[in-house]
Amino acid sequence: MTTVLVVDDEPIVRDVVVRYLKRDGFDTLEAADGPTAQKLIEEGAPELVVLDVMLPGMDGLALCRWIRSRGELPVIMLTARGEEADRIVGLELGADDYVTKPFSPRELAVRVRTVLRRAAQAAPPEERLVFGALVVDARSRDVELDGRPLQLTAKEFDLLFFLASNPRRVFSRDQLMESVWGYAAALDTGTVTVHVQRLRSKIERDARRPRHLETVWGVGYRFVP
Amino acid sequence: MTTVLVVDDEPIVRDVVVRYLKRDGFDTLEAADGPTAQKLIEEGAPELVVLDVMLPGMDGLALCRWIRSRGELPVIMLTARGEEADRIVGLELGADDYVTKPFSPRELAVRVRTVLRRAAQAAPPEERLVFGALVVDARSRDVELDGRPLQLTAKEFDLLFFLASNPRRVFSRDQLMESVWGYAAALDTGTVTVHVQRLRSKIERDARRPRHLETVWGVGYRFVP
DNA sequence: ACCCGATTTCAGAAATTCGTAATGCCGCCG
DNA sequence: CGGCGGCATTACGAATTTCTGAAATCGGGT
Repeated sequence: MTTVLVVDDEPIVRDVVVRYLKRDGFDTLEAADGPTAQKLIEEGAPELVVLDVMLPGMDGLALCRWIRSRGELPVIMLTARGEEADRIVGLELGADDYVTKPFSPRELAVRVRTVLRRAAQAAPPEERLVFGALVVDARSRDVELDGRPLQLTAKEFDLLFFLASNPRRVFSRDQLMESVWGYAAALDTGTVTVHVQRLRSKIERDARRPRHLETVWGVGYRFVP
Repeated sequence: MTTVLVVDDEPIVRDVVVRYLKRDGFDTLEAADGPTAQKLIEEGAPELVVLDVMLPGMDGLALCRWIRSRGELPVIMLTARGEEADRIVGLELGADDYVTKPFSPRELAVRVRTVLRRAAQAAPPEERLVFGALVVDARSRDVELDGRPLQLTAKEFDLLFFLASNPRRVFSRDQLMESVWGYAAALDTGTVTVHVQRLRSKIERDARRPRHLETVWGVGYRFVP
């Protein structure tokens, strides 16, 4: 399921947008301000952000820069006037698209789809991830720690590679089940737990105090570079 | 410093693309038409060309053919929205990638990086592979171990040569079926297994504990130098 | 048509991994 | 500080995957 984060300080606007996106089959997250948005991006792992330029506190432009600086998360901006739109998309910010207010929610939903499709084909899957002493190579499917090869099983590697491909993002056990195992078995969460433990015993120097594979209490796990 | 030539007749598009590339640390050249582009390619020695399909005078396809005919210069094509034919033609002409309009400049910058990286490490196919005591010669199609010739069958050689041409990379049985045998996605993966065993019995000193032809459990096989 | 090696198919054995459950532990909250 | 719920850890049987040897089929050459 694709998750979209909607950031706008006006509850009415959020509500309309969210309702339309849900009708189109998206999961949604909502934030009224920058800090909340940042938190949701790190923990909720949205695939796209719809972002109002005008926000109280940290404004939309700053938030967009922050998003841009931390990875490949696509952004659609909501702008007040058409004149600045070109700059927003093309230059300073690197937003992937924009919609000028007032807009029809229908149009926004279409843009969301377009941008996601584009982002999917634009994402060049990284084939060799390096985090200090830890190296994960997708082509040869082997993992090195301090230059020494580690023996991971297929599932262990898939799990590690998925988490490491999305550093710092938190995934629930259900999400991991779906992304790594391929099916959504909402009931069986223990399997994920055991695999994370096994992974830790191999890639962590001290499995009791993990450096890379962090537990986020009550939520799930994440990989920290 | 890496130089990229941007060819598009619309100044605004050029400008946006150029600024983005510069921000990403590239040098840039600009051309609005084919003849100018040719001149800049010969005099400015760019490492990559971003090329709009639609150009006044000499069109993008012709220019791409010309570039392709004169060397190894990578090309990324800009194509109109949704024109499947253009994509195919572009790639058949030897373009290394394409981006459909409208695109986000960020997406283009990502592609530029990807294509350059790919081009940098693209090595011409070797005729003669040497891994210590093991020598695989593509021309004569024979294999030596410790200086002694081995008698491999046709399929055995094809399989070994394919794996040895991509050292350390893991291939599933399906992939091997497609790459070595030629037919796609046959359900019969057992054939691959048997051939790997036979190869081992010939090129490995101890087939029980292979040194070169490793099994990657749950995934496939790989060749290790 | 026949022969012979190469290739594919097949079934049972062997090896490895995966999922589950049971138990103990730790962090969070009142 | 004590209870509770989520997490860590262990162990083991089931399920998957690979190996092996032999039999069946294919295909080129004579």
